[in-house]
Amino acid sequence: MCEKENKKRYYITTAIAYASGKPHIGNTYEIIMADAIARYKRMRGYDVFFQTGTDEHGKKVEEKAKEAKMNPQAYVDQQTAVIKEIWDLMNTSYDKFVRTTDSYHKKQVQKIFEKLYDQGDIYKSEYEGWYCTPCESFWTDGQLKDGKCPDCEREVHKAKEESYFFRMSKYADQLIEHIEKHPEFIQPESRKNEMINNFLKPGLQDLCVSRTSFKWGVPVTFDEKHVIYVWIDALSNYITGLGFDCGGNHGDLYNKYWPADLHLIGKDIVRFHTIYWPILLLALNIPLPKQVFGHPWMLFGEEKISKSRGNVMYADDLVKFFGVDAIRYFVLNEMPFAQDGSITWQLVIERINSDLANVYGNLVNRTVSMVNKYFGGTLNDKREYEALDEELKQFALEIVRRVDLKMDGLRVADALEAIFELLRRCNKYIDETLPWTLAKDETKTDRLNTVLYNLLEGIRIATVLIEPFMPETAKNVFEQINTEQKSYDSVLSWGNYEISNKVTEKPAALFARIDAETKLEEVQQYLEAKVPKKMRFKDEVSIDDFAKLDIRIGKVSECKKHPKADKLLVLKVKCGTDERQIVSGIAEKYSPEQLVGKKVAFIANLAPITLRGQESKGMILTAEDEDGTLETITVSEVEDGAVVK
RNA sequence: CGCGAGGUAGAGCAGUCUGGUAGCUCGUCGGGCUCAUAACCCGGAGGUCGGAGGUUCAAAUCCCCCCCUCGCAACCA
Repeated sequence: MCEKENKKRYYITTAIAYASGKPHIGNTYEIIMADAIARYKRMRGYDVFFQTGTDEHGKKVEEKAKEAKMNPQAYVDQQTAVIKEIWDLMNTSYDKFVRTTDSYHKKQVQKIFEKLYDQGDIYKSEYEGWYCTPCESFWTDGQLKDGKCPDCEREVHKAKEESYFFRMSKYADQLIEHIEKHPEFIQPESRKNEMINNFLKPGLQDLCVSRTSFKWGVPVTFDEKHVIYVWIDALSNYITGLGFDCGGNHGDLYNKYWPADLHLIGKDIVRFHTIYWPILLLALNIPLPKQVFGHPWMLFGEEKISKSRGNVMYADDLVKFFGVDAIRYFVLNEMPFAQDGSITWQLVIERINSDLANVYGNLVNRTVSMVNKYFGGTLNDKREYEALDEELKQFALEIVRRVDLKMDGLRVADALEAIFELLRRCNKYIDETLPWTLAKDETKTDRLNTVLYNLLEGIRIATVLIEPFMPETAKNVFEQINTEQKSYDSVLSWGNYEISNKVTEKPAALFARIDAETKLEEVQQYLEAKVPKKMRFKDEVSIDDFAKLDIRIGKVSECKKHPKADKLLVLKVKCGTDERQIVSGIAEKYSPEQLVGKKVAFIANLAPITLRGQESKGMILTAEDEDGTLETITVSEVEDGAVVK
């Protein structure tokens, strides 16, 4: 196959998003970063294929769909639409959006499973293990602690569960060798050591690749009560999306783009992508991806973004206030290579003001204004050079090289930073050359002309470089300075701005400066107004169902901290003639002293259980609101032993 | 002793692998300039690089110990 297409190929993927909720800004960061890389590579002349998508199977989706009273397919259709909407809003240029419910994907997943089964890499086993009922977990002999559950230290019993297993260990040595021969395979490098030392060296367990505990998944063709678990289902998207065919009759995209150049994923799923996925590929005798980059996380200030903390930020809200490119810039700039980044509304405003408005926007604005003011919008080709110009030129060309180097190493934030160095250098050049002074001296007209040309050229080069990160802004600047010289090649040398072009007469601010106080207030109001959401209740129950519960009032006679758990309290509860011990997870709210003497509601006929070594017979009833404020249900008049109904 | 990450100017970070005048952005103070979005440019102040010890001519950087913070995990019947 010797097509004229000797363009270098570049296949980049993100992890596929789990279709069970709206992605927050931390999740959205990944696709933005992938997009910036994809756009950059395209600009560099690569033939890029950029794939993303959704993981739509699994127990959680099944449950969420049920909660929403929808069938799972309708549910994931809806969730995927939400995800796609955000990806599109952020202007991400993916070529393919794969869904694990797509029929071609499911078909190939089934074939892969069959093939691995046929060649003996997957086998069915009656998983003989030690089962801990309360933990719902299986343990091997080696994992047991003194013959008990390593998690809760309770008794375990032998149990069997039918499952399919993948012989991981068979390929472990091959994988270790690959990782060691290809130091760039796992990035950042610290993750590589983690994988080798923590998982590969100690020896791999066979991986459980099917489930019988839920239905919403790709069925195992030859054993319908099993569905294929996430590993084979979700990870395979990287090849099925390209038209991989297990029988060898691959689609063109697959032939063209596999192996992937980069799997961009979060640091939490590095293990799946650098161990399970490569082993799966080894078993299928398919080349491994060239690189897996486990990117850091976006934190809200100092803490993890999560719903329960109430600090969730969504891309669409951010965009509503600041625009797409400002948010793209923020997340790309604020995320270091290997360390978690941080976002707050305040930080976003500060970044926009100091970088986008002051440095970039203002530079474009003042330059275009001067070209209009002094030359009616069009420069001429009369030149008068000074040493300073050469310095600016060299600086710009050096930045072009540096950006490329940084992008090669996936140092996206550093690349952006370099571009801003160039913009800052241009601002400085204005102060060094004092165009307004030149304008006052008629003999300096050519010099002034040259200075302004250099500025337009500097802006042009910076803008070409910035386009992959902020496409809309770049478009805007190209229009304002009126240039068609937007290619990467055009920034490899200095002086490609078209001299006879006329800049826009009315330069418009790229980014308005934001008054932090006012804006933060607006944001606050907006977020508060958004909160009231519809109440959602559980499924209906009959009065008989309710009657099964024996809820009583009990008086707390003693209370102490759980010796082995910081969130638990151990209470003695008197209920008429009965007295019993109950463990409750309320230690963060109540001190033991606060509870003694209280008359609380509790479930009296709940099956007893041991929590971290303490027996618990019943459950204290508490109420917890959205803010996480928690309170026990207490009474004052009624005596203990009373029935609650 | 569960796992991991980190502690460098008021804030956020780079520098640590490959020891050798401690750097960047923001903020602050002073100055300059007036083309521009109260912006831009220059300069100053501000750091015993978490603590103790060791190696070395020399340690933010290498070795050992300790302290603190943050995630994750576990517990919340």
